[in-house]
Amino acid sequence: MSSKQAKPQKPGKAASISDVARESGVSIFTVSAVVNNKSHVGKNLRERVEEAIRKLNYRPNLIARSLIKQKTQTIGMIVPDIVNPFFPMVVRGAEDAAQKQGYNLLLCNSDDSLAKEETAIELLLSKRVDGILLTKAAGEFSPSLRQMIKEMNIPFVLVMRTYPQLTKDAVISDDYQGAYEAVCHLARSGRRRIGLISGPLKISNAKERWRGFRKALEEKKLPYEPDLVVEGDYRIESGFRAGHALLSHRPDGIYVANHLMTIGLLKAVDEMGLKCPEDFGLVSFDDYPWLGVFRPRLTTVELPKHQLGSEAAELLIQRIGGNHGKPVLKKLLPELRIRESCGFAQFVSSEQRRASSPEPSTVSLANP
Amino acid sequence: MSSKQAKPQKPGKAASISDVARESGVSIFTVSAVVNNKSHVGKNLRERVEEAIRKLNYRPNLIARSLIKQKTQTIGMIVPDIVNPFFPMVVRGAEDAAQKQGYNLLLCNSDDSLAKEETAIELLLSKRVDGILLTKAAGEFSPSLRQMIKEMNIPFVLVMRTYPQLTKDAVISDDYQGAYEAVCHLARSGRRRIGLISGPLKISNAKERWRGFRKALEEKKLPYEPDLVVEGDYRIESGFRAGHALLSHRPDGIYVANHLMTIGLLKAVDEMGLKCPEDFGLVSFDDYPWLGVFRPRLTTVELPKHQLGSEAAELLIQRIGGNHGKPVLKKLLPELRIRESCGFAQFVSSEQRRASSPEPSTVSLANP
DNA sequence: GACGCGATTCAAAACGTTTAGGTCAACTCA
DNA sequence: TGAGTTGACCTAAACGTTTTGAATCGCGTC
Repeated sequence: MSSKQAKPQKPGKAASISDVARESGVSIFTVSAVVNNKSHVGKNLRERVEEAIRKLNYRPNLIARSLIKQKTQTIGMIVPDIVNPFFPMVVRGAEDAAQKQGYNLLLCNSDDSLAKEETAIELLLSKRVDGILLTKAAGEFSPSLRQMIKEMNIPFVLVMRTYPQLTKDAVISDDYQGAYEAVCHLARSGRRRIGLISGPLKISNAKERWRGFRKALEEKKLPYEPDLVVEGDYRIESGFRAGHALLSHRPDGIYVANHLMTIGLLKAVDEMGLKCPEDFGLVSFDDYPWLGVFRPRLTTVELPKHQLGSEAAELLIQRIGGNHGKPVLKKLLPELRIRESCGFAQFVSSEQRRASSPEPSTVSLANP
Repeated sequence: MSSKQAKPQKPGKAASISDVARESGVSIFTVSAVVNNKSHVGKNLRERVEEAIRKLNYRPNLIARSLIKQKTQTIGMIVPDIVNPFFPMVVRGAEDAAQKQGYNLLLCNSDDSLAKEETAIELLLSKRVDGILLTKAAGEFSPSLRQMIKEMNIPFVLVMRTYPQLTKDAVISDDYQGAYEAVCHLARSGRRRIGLISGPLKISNAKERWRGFRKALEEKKLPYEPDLVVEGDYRIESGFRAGHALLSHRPDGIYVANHLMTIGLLKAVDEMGLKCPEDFGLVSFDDYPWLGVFRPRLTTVELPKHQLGSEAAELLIQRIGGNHGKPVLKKLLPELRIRESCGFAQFVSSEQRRASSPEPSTVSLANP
């Protein structure tokens, strides 16, 4: 049939643009123009080229394109651990938003270790991702990494946790508010000695949740008892230990700063033969489908996980696109979902709350 | 200080190898040799180069390296939905293994849609990933995609689900065995009318679980009642609907083929005012930390999720490395974890079972 | 002094694109 | 007619690496 081309592309090797050019007897430029349908290409040439593309099953090599365009259409995303059920939805939100704008996600886990985080970032920078979505591990970057980030001039957007030394762009939940509402609800349901199982206070959102907790206590004129505050690490095991420590002091209310620690706590509760909500009221953070099966049904503060990811990705892509506006700190509103674990089904529907403040609070900070 | 270089790299732009070469007054080759510590570079030159690298904060551009080496050190991974709690651990396993060998993971969600899967694969191919880890959506690839895959000659490894038209390399769990054991356990605990909530039978593992179910019934001489078998789609909602349909026929045992559908089922159970294990025994697939909080404690068949991901990644990387040995189908053993949901705490410790077959079954198929 | 021979270093091609800066013919308009 | 203007198409440089084949050097050998 057709044995026209002098140097046919080898089998097991993708056709390149020059293969297509040779096959259709035009210049590389013309093929490129057809592929990106730029400038006007004559109808017959265009058809010849399209024919060749189909015949050779040609797809542009995005690596080469990245090299010349200095854009990879890839964003790096670093989360502490994709296995923590909080993050899949955030990642999914980011992926959905990224996908929609032609970006892909390179995923890394830091295990909340600064060292792993640094090597991940270095790798991502070497791979020339266009931007990075980061849920920062506790701790400060090394000077050389910081220097490199500055030189590369690549945008970061922080997710869930702030870290102003790196960038002011962040999409977080209003943790202060969420914790405040959680504790207020405990107070409203009659609890007076309220304990807290906190995340690592070096992490910004744990600190915020702690602040919200303090604020609510103060406002409700409840005592702050240091014995009733335990710092965990957001993992199950720490919730379990914290639970044992805390419950020995017999609080009548507990606010737990994340889901994993709640699981640990409930295990401790079980071991100690206590009952919720009879012995103590409980409000937890993050909501999940399987919570419907827990008994008692847990009252939780839900964070808009998907939205956290998608808005972060959208902001990042804007930055990549050259929007150098003021730094944006976007705080998304949490939602108190009242169920049974405080034993007091006061009806504050989430619709009501949403209605009173329909927009997520967006704060644009002046550059200090 | 030093204003030596003629064309210093612009600010906001990473130093390139030629910047380093200029700075240290050597050729590009020498820098490359130092960076990859290949061939012998004289001590003084080497030091000059290293000095310049540090000064300019140089890191090689992996895009350029990829272009010339025709390797990206990146593997694409396509899962149905990272939000399905089954997958994060699999992805994590893959990421850990990949990381260890210097590979990164480009993550895509297919939502079990063939169309999304195809566009994801096309994108990954264009990005020249070195290989793809795929949990196949139901359905057949289009001929053009299949052609392209063949031409590109890029290795695939299937995860959790087989699809022999694409490749025989797969890492899956022994679903037949898992389902078989689940149903046998139901039978042993005295259940006679056992129902099944199945995944989509077009998906290989759902089919296998169905087969295991049938086998156990047969072996235990239990009736197969079509009314007691409902096909879901592995999502919560379908488990809920299936639960309603199924429970109206009053089975005394149910085996559910995945966790999400179990959650749906339990919601239906609750609505119908039934009790487990009094009214029916239950065995579910997949185990999770939060199951410790469910009451009754669920008896489940746990799949080695992390291992599924890591072994798949390792196999894939072997293929990338040029190992063209016989196709490998690796079946990992599931583990029956007996708890309370069958109301019969017959003690078959998982240690015992593991002891009898210490190696995961590895089957090397002859090329047909 | 010519030769050979490692060891070290270099210049240039290659990877597959995009794109700036051309060429060339056809058309427009005075 | 001829200068100008368009439109279609092309050539070649560039992106930042790796790698091949060649150049240079020091030095011992005959």
